[in-house]
Amino acid sequence: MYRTHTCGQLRAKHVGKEVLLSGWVHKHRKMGGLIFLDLRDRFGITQIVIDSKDKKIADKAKKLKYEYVVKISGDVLMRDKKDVNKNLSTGKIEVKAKDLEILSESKTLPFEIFESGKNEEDEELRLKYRYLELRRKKLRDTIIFRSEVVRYIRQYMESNSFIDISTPILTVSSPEGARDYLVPSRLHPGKFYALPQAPQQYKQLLMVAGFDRYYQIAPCMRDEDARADRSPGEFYQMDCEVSFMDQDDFFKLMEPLFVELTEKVAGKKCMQKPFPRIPYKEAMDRFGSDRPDLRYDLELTDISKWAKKTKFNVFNKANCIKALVVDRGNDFTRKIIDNDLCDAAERQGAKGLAWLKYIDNEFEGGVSKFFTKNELDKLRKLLNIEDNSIIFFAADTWETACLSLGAVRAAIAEKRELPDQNVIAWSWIVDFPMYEKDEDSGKIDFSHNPFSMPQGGMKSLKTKNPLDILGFQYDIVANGLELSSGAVRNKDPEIMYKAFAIAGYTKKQVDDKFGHMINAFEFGAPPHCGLAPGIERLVMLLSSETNIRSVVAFPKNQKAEEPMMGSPAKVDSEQLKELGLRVINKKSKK
RNA sequence: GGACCGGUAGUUCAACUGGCUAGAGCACCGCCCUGUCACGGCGGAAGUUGCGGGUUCGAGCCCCGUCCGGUCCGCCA
Repeated sequence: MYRTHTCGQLRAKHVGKEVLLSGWVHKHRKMGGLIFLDLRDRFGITQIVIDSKDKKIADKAKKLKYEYVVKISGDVLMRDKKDVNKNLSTGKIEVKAKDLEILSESKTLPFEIFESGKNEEDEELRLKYRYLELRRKKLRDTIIFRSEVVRYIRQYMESNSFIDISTPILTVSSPEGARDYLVPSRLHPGKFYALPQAPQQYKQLLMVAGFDRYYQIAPCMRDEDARADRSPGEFYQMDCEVSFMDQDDFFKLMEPLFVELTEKVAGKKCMQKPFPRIPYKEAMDRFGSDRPDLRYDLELTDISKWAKKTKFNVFNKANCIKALVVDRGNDFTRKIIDNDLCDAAERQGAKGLAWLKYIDNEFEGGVSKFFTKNELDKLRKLLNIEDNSIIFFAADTWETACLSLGAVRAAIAEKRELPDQNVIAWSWIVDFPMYEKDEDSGKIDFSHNPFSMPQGGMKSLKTKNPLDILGFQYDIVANGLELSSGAVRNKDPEIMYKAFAIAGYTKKQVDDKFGHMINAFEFGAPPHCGLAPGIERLVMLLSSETNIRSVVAFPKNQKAEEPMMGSPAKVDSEQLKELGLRVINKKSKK
């Protein structure tokens, strides 16, 4: 027997009991006559006292080092009032050791387990010894929190009659979307499975099969590069799909889940209920992003009309000119504008960031000299500029103007710490355009999911300019994070062929790629729609983490390597031979 | 594929404008300590400053190259 209680369990009511505890030596304080141990497991810490006069255990106790695993039997004692540790849930008691057994020793650690300060070790080191970092309270609590989030999701979905169905892991490579991870087939040399990027097609086929409401905590694999909020390689989605619901019905069904996760599981506040629904174009126009952070204002204004009338060359040449007015303009030094804000704008494709200030009722600095007094006066009225303001301008295509000034908006908010960490501002971004034009080739292509139902159906496809056609396509967004895309699916083969034709696909090409889907839709396909929020992003949002790796137990680094196990790795030639594969040196190929 | 930032004992950091025998906390080793809880005290060991080259009387610091890591762009329907 190893334990009667966990290290986080004992309280005043246990005083007088004889207990058995096992755990790790979190800290030791060897005082000569007395030895204190902080014994730790995932439930907490209990202080053990050892009397050095007790020869039987004192010799063993003196050998103890950090992270040894020990089993201790002893009596639960009440601590003196002055000795109570208020930081520990077990702080009113301690265990006086009667016997001690070392179950496992530990080498000197590459880093310490108890968090002593703000300093973080190099991430590569922490990933290599991830099992040690997982012993730390902060990471352990996040991983436990993730488990609570997933448990709550399952309860919610099950109680709303969703059925959990596992879809294949070994599936087929899909032409559009992300780069696939391929798995060679031994029985079919030269052929490959692909790991699913998402169970998109399977879940639609489940709707055709009549499973009405499906969900799954689904692993998704994509061979794309990492970001702070995007795992390289693999991640999980709460994938779901429902039949016989339109977009509004579906939002009403799903919204309470996100509200409850926010309020009950994370203990945070929802900014607005029900969640606002913002058309894509409006989100871009007002906030300069299709995933705006709505916890603060700072809205953009279109001033193209005013700008075109001025003689300022930069404004005259651009399609669209947007402005952002920010108070306390004196806060913005040249250094902040040039380094931080201009950078943010340029990263979104802007060629620069124009600005001017309105201080002591005078326009000054930046581009102010390019405008007449009269023009500036009109601008002041147009934008309602108050004293001590700074005005930023973006002049470019509509999209670049919005996105670059949106990036400036976000950078200012971050600098001023405007977002409230205890609030989650959820919203649905709706009415995404079906198509977009590639700026270089001029080709029309799907802007998002080709399986979405166009608004207005066949009539829109036949009569409208493709770039004006909106889809029943939506994102759920919170605090500037895109949790998921979703859509009402296109289940009508005729509309599907037409939608693909607009993007330049022939009927044969569609049949070759998606014939199985079209086939299925010809046997009675119910109207259906769905959503697939990323679990990692959801947990990040709910726990205010900013790096996706801190909510994953064994994450991959930016190069999609896992330093602890050493993946990816070479395989021996026998394995390759069996699969009919040969590795070609990439450099010598040239 | 591209841009930017970083790399100094096991670890977290320091070392001003190029002057150094590269320091400090924690961890590690030894001794002392009966109420600690970031215990304390005394002593000790620990470094090819990522790697290679250059400039210089002298390089952790400047220059060139390279490797590694991170952030961002491309990419991710």
